[in-house]
Amino acid sequence: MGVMNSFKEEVEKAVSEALSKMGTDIRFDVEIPSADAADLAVPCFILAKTMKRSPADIAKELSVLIEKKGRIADVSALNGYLNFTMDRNAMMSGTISEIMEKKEDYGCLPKKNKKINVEHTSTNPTGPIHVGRARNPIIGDTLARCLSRCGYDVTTEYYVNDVGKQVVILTWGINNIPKEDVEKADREKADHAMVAFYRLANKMMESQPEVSDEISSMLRRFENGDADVISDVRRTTEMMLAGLKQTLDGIGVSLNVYTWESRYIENGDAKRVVEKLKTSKYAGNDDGAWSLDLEEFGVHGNNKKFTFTRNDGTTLYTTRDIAYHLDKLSRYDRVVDVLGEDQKLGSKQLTCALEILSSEKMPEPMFYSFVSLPEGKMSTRKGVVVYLDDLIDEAVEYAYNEIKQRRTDLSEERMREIARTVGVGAIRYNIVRIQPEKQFVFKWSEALNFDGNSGPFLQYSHARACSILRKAGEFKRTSDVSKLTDEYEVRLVKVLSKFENITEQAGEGRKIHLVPAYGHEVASAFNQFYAAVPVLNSGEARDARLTLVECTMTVLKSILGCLGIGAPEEM
RNA sequence: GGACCCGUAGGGUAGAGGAUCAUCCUAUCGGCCUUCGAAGCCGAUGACCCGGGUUCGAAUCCCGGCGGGUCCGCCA
Repeated sequence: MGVMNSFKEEVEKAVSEALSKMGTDIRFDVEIPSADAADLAVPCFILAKTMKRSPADIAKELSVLIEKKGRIADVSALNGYLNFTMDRNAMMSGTISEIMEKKEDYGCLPKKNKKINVEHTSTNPTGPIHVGRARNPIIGDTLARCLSRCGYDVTTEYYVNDVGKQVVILTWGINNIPKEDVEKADREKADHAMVAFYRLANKMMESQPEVSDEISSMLRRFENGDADVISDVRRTTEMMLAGLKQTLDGIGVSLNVYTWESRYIENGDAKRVVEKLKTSKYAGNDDGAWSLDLEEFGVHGNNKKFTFTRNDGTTLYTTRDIAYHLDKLSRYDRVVDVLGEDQKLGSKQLTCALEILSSEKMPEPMFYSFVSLPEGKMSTRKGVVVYLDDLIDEAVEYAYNEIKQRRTDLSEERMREIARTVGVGAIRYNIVRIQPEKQFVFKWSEALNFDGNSGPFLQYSHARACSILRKAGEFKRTSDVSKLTDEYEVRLVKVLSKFENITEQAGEGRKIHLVPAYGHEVASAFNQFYAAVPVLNSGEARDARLTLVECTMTVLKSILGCLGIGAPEEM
């Protein structure tokens, strides 16, 4: 347990003992105060009502009853709060020795022996990933990393939609359109090369009835289980997916499991779901098409009708999604779906269906709002689009130029390597710093921001710490903090001590945007310390300060790791 | 028409009942490189969409507007 958490327990114990002396066992909160007045605080407002006394009074009496002992260095009452200050020496040496001991595992929670699955990205394999969709892999991958630090065994999973009209159109285009007819793609990558066929096939389908007929017949054969068509579609989907994987790899995202939608048709799971749902009391039939009435589940209006078969008995995407989720839920203790906000209703309906099928576990959805461009909504068709591949190239190029301006001592190869790390860091940070539910307007100036609240800011601070340590050579690591008396040193250590709390909130509380914010806080506190206090030429304090620099470097490295961002030792 | 989400300085963003400073970044203005990396540090300016209500106390909760996003297929 972290130093701060064990101090919290100590405070809780002291307060409840004092309260029982006052003749009550009322519940209370212990919080980290927003004001800088204390390390922990107990707001006495909620106690006031039942105790029928003023908050200030209660705080005052408690502050007298509680002894200053152990790590409690000070208790005081102010404005209805009971404030606690932790013994500075205990806080600082506790934090530093814990970081030295655990290294990059510092800030992690104990192993839970629980398997959790994070499904993310799952974008339709019909074209390249654009910035509008990039939020999904970045949020999903970051959440997975946070959960892993929270002690879960994490698996990431991509659900590949290789069933349905879209992929059939793509396949028809690849098989029937001559290469010469298609606009040449800007890139050699499979996804960029193939999407041109998809676009043209869509156009031809609209204007040429015979094409439309061909595609319809292909779709029918697909749904009747025609092995040739299915394997054809599977092949094109795999080619496309290979391109998408390359892009994801470019931003440091790789998934553990790829599950193909067609599997649930092949193995009969989807059919079994249909049969079971038909027997439920919520099921009804219109002209052969089956649906559920979800009125009782709080779904109203047009939304309450949830259709799960066509009138020819074939399954729908949503039906297969139920089968998929039953499968996933059987494989893991917990299941998280990272979804665009357009999936909210679908997700609700899925939950209802699972309840009807008396599933014990439910998927936990995490929604994000869409990214648009200053010109408006992103649309591949209208050409209002920024591809993730282009964003990566731009960011890496921009980073390269920044490095070239500053460094003359690095090899071309090394500069390219660092540029990649810095450019990708800027992209990931820029996206994950914003609460997922907020709308996001993509701006180049923000995506390529390397100052202040940015990925490169954290990387820079990390590189700076590494540089100091390089110059220092050997030194004696110590948790003796008696030499660390400067206010910037105290503040820096205090910031470092919060890591475990942040990890928990980010993972369990699904607030991953706290991680970049915390990273900025650490880097900022370090830079202030750096500006105010000499390290290498600091006489007796040298070892203690170098130890602090090393601890900060370790924490920054962990935070960057949690964000899926590289931690360069120079840049 | 119905449902859900979001409105915080010029731009972005944190805070999700509480402490006479509402966080941080950016932009703007002014300082700091012959000490360890200036992608940095210090200072200044500037904000809770509107109207009601609940409360000792509201940026935060409730109701009603206004503005933006999303959904309401026998599509995926």
